[in-house]
Amino acid sequence: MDASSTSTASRSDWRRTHHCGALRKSDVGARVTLNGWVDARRDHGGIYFVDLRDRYGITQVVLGPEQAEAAKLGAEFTVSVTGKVVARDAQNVNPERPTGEIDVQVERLEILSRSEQPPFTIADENVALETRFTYRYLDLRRPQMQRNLMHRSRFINAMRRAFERQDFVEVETPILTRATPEGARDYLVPSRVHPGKFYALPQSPQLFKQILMVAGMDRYFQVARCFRDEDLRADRQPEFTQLDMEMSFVEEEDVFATWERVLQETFREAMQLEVAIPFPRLTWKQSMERFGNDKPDMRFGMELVDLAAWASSSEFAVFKGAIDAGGRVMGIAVPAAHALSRKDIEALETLAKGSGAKGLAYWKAGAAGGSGPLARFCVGERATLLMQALGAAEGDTCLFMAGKQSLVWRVLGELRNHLGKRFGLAQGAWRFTWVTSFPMFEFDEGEGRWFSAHHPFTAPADWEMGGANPDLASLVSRAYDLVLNGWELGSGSVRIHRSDVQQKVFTILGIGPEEQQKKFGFLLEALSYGAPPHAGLAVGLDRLTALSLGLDNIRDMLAFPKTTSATDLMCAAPSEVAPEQLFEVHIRSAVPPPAPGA
RNA sequence: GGGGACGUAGCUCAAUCGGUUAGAGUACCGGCCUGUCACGCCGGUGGUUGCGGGUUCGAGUCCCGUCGUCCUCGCCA
Repeated sequence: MDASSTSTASRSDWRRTHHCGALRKSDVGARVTLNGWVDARRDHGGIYFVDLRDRYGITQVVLGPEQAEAAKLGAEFTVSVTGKVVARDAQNVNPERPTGEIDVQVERLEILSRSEQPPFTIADENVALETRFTYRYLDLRRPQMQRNLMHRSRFINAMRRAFERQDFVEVETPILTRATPEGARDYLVPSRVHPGKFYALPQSPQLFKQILMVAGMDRYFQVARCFRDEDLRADRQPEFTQLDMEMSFVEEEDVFATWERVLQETFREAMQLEVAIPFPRLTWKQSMERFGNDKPDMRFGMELVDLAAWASSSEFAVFKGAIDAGGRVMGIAVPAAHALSRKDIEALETLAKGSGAKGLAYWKAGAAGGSGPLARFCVGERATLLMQALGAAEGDTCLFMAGKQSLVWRVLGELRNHLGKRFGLAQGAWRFTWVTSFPMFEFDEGEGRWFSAHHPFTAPADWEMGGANPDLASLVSRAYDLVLNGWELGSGSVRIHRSDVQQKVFTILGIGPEEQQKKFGFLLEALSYGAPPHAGLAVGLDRLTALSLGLDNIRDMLAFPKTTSATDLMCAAPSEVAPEQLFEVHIRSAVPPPAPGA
């Protein structure tokens, strides 16, 4: 009879004395008990080697012919073993493992829990996401995934301590809150008590944290779960976590300094990495001009250069025409060291066309006129002038884009990022950057109205907002982004603490006085009772922790992520609910019931 | 909502131009093996080719639809 499969002997004698990553040569001779999962079993006919795995590591345990149960052990069985720690002979040491100098010679084996044949081998790195998500509890047994979750825990806790050292108070804000008219689509929760009314899950704790400032909390932070019902991406989940913070009686630089300290201390504590501070500051305009986008990858050069002067005196009709039409002509010089093949340039052209460009002009720089399609417009001093304007050296490959400013920025920005990856320049460093002074409003052609570039609570650079008849497109806000290596990590702003300015912004956004009172009355009223000037920032922790491990997908930093269609394959959410449940919350489904027999 | 890639054994993949009984590795089962370390050797089981329809003498392969996963555009104040 298999007595070992039942735990009747004693309630406590199976419990571990060490975990599976603990034992070393210095423990030889000790009698120990280990608990863990069977990672692999090697049956040599009379002697069995079992790799026992837990969160801490793998220890090889050795069983002899007297342990008949050893032959019955399968992958992922949960077992308890008791035995003596023995040294391995020199030729049997496994240098790949910290525990590789010892074995545990098993005297007692107990199966705590059996396992069906697992759908995949835990050690197998190459398993379809669908399978991994369905059996996430097995997927999470992998050392890699456990490393990710442990790293995230260490990282976030280090951040918490860093904020507390700077006198920040962690305050929790509601998950059940009210829907907001602006921004992302809300997740709604029907109210049982109030028929026909709904809570919304917060897209961010924005208004609560501002109200905490009005309340005099002075410095607030929170590890906050946020919800947005929008389509997913590799770096976007419908629920995500932010390190959200807000502080009173401050301006931009105070927020920047706070975060620089927090990030420096966090990287030091959690990763033993030194992050250089202060981070460079760029205005939005500077970022667009130099890098073509508002989240610049600062790890390499090849910056955009304005060529208006050269282009307007050029005989090249495309360039001259672009300038005359009020557009831009810009270029980037790719150093000769990064030789671009004909094929490379074709790939770049395809990329440019994919982004809306009509074509891609290029020129191999040379004082004698160079070569490439643009060479015939680089006769005589025109060549040297162009090289000077571009900061290009002999032999550099120069790429040009002419047209509408937004197009020129976007295309050259994408080409630059592509080249950075192509030449392996976009790696290996932590280049944080502040991007400031974003536009206040953006006009949506489709809806025919103005939207906040950041959010409606962002302060304008000028409290008077250009007077009675402002040019909305040129108004600058006090919004800022934290950027790391080409990723937008977080964004924030100095907030509006004046009720009159807040009302004016709402009005510009097309929210009339009545709607303002109905939806934001509590905010406007709060601002009327002595609101301190305040500012804050929220950083996406899924992205930051993923980036800090070099992962390009945030799912590997989440214990239970959702698929691209926002489902949880493990627990099969979302799901239908019983009709009674709907009735209770006063909901009737508009979706027809499945056809009979379907 | 649009575009693209993929879907074949428990897992990872193969299968020529539409043509024999859909194969391999691994896992699993059985046998052998006392120093392996994702042990090795021998043998075996395992398939509604996601699902539904169509074209064809014949469909894993072609067509239509549908479901699912991933990437991406829109979207994400």
